[in-house]
Amino acid sequence: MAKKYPFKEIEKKWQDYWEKNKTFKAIDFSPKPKFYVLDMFPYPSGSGLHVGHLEGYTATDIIARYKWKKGYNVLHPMGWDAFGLPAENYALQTGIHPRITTQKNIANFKRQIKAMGFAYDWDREINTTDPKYYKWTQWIFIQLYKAGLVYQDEVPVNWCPALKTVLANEEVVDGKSVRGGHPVIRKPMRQWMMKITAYAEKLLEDLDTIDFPESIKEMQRNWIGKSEGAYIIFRVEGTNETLKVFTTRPDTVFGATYMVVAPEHPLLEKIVPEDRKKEIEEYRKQAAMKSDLARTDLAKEKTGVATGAYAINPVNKKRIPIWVADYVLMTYGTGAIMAVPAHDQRDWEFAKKYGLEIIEVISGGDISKGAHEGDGILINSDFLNGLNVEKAKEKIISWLEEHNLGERAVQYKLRDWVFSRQRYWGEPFPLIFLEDGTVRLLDEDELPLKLPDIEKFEPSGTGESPLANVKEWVDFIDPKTGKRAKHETHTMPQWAGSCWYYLRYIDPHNDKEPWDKKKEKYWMPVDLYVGGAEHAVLHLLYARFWHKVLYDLGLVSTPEPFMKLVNQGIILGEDGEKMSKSRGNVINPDEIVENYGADTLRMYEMFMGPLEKSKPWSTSGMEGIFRFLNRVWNLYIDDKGKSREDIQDIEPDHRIKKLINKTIYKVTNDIENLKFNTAIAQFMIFVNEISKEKIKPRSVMETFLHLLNPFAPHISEELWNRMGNKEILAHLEWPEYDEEYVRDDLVVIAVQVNGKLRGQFEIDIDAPEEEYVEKALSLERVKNHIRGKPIRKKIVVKGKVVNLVV
RNA sequence: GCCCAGGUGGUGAAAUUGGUAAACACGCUAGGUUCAGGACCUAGUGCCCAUGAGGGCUUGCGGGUUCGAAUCCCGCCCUGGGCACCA
Repeated sequence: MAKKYPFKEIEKKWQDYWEKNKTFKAIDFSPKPKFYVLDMFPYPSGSGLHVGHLEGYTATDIIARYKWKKGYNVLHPMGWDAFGLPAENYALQTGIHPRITTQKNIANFKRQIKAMGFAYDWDREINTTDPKYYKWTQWIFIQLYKAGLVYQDEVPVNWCPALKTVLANEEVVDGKSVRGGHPVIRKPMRQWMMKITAYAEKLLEDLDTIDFPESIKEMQRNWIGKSEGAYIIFRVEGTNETLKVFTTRPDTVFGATYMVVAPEHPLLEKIVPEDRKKEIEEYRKQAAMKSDLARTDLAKEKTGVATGAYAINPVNKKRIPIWVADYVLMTYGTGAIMAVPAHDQRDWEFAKKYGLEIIEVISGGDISKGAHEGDGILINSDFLNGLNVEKAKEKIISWLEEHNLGERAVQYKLRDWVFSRQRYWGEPFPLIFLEDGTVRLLDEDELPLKLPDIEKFEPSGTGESPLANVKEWVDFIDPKTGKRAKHETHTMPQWAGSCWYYLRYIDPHNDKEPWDKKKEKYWMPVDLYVGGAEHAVLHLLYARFWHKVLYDLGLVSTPEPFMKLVNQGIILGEDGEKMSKSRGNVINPDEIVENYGADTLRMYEMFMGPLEKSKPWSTSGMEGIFRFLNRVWNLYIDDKGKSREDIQDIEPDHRIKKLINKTIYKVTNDIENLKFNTAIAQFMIFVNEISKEKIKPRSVMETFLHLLNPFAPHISEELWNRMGNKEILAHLEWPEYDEEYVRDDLVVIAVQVNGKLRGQFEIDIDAPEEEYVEKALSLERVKNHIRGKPIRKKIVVKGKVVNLVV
C-alpha cells in the first residue's frame, strides 16, 4: 500500500468547516441561476450504505460542486425513504418498533454519507416517516381523491393462507411465499386504487419532452402499452345481449370464426344455456385458482370450453360460437375477443386444438402452418377485398361507425395503481368510514393522521394489516360528526412518500402548505436526476403521474418533474458477481474511508468506468487512485510537511500552457457530459507531465486544484489552503481555458498506403495539401510500398491522415 | 417469444463520432533503492513471425458499403436488463 498523506485529519477538518459555515446552503430566490441536482434518496436499510449508492451520489456531488464554482445557486439535498417492508419484517422477528430501527439506520446512513464530504444542504433533510412530512403526503392524497382519481375496488392480491397475510410481489417466487415456501393464491380484496390510466396518454406523449435514456423511455412506453384499433359489437344469438370486443385488427373481421370471453366476464351468466352452466362454472373455478403465472408462464397449452352460446358476426351475419378461455384476460380491453385464427397465432393454436374453423382473409401466408400476422391483400372479405391491411382498417372502421356497430378505439396495457398495502409501516389513509357507509376525507386541521403505536406486529390473520388489532384506533366516535366511525387499516405503499419528495426539498419546514408556490417556481424542475435503473418504470412513472395531476391542479409550474435522468450502473463484487452478504463479496465503504479516505473512494468510483455501466470493484485499482492522490500531495508538500519550494511565481512556458489549457478544456467538457472517468485520466496525464518540471508555475498548480476540487474536495481544499490562500476553493470561480492553447498547431499525421499505416510525419496543421503529400512521399517506408506503382488517388484529411491509393 | 442495452489486450477501460485501435490505470517483467518485505523511482508490456530493420494479424462471428470501419448497413452468436397469451 502507498505511503499515506494525512487524509484522516484533513477530511475531518474540511467536513467540519463546511458544516459549520453552511458552505453549500441553497438560497431561495438568489439572483444567481439555479441548478437543482437530485439523488434518488435511499431506503435506510440495516446493512448500511452500499458502494453502489455512493457512485450516484459522488456523480451528483461533482456536478453540484462544479455548478457552485460556475456561479450557480445549487440545490443538492438528501433525505430518507424510510417507510417499507424490511423494518416491519424486522419488527416481526425482534419486536423492535420500526420507528426505532428506522431512526438507528438513518443515523448510520447519515454518518456514512457525511464521511464522504458531499456538498448537501443538510438543512433540507427530509424523512418520509416523519409526521410533519407525511402530513403532506396525506394532503396530496386528498387532492388526488378530490380530483376523482382515487376509488376502491376488489382486486386480486397475493394471499398466503398459511401465513394469513397478503404478500408483495417480491415476496412471492414461483407461486410460493419466500418465507416458508407456502402456496400463494390470488384472492380478490378491497383495495384503494389510483386512476393512473387517466393520464396514460399524457405520460406517453410527454416522454418526448424529457431527456431520459432511450431505454427507460422505451420501457415506459411498453409499460403504458398503447394500441390503436376498434371496438366491434357482436349480437348474442337469441338474446338482447351484445358482446363488445377490442381488436387491433378490425380489418380481419371477416375471418372471425369464434369469440372468446375471459372466465371472469360478467356476460357469461346471462348467455350460457342451462345445460352448460355446470361445466362453465367448473372452468371458471379452475381459472380462479390459477395465479397469473400459472395462466401464462406455466401453461404450455391453451384451455377453454364452448359456452353453447353463439354470436353473430356483424359484417357477414355469420353465426360463430362463443368460447370461454383463460388466455383472454378480463383486465385488458373488454375481456372478450373476436378470434381470427388465420391471422393471430394464439387464436390459431386454440382453433387447431379444438377443431375450429380457420378462414384466410389476408393473402400472403400459409395458414396450414401458422397464422399470417403480417401485411397482405384482403380476400374473402366482401367490400374490403383487394385492399392492403392499412387501408382495410380505415375502411372497416368507417363502415362500423356508420352502421353503429363499433368505433375507433385506443387501449392501454397500463392498469390502475393498487394503492393500498395491508401493512403497518406506511402512511395511514387520511379518511374515515362513517357508520352510514360513507367515506369522509379528513380536513386539513385533522392532519396528519398519525400512525398509532403498536406492540405486536403480527398480521391480523384476516388479511388486514396489524392496525386492525388496535381496536380503539379502528373504532371510534368521530368528533366532527359525532358518528361512530372506523379508520382505514390499510396504509399507503412506499411509493407514496417518494412520489413528491423532490418538491418538499424546496420548502422542507413549511407547516402551512406542502411547499411555497413561489419557491416551487424558482427551483423546479429538477435539472439532473441520478439513480438506479431498477426504478425505470414504477417510481419514475408514479412520480410523473402525481406531478402531472399537481400541474393540472395548479400546484406546480411544470408538466414534468425531471428534465434529465441518468442511471448509474451496478457495482459488482471483485468476482464480477452481484455484491451480496451470502457471496461474501460486499465492499464496505466505512473500511475504504478508514484506510484510504473519502477522496480516494470518490475518485475511484468515478474512475472505474462510465457512470451508466455495470462494473466490478477492484481493490488494486482503488489503490492506484490512492497512489495518485499521494503523488498529488507530494507535488505540493515536501517530506517535512512544508509547501514545496519548486512551486514558484513564474510564467509557464508554451508547453505547460498547452498542458493546463487542454486539461481545463477536457475536464470541463467531461464534467458537462458526466464522463468522469476520462476527466480523471486527464488529471493523471497532467500530474505525469508536471512532475517532470523542475520549477512548477504557481498559477498552473493552483488551477489544477480548482479542477480537482469537485472530485477530491478535501485534499484540494487543504493544498489550496497550504498554498496560503484565504478564501475557500469551493466557491471560487471555475477556470476558463484559452482556445489558442487547446488547439494543436503542430500535429502528427498518419500516412497510409491503400489504407494501411506505413508511417507518420509532423506538420503545421494549416499547411497546404501539397505539402502534406510531399512530406508523405518523402518517407522511406512509404516509398518502399509505392515503388513502381502509379498513385491513383491521394486523400488528405487535414490534421489527421494522408492516404495514397496505388 | 418480444423489447432495450452491450460484446475492444491478462483486467477496468479510451478513441475528438468514418481518419494512426488500445489514452489513463490495474496487473505483469526487468532494473534502481532497501538487511529484508512494503513503499517509491525508471524502462518495457495487444498477438504471431524475425537477432534486427521490418512484416503479418487484431475491436464477438460472417458478409457488405468506403480511399479508409471498433464506429455505417445486412445476417448470426453470446451476455446483461425489462416484459409476458395485452387481442
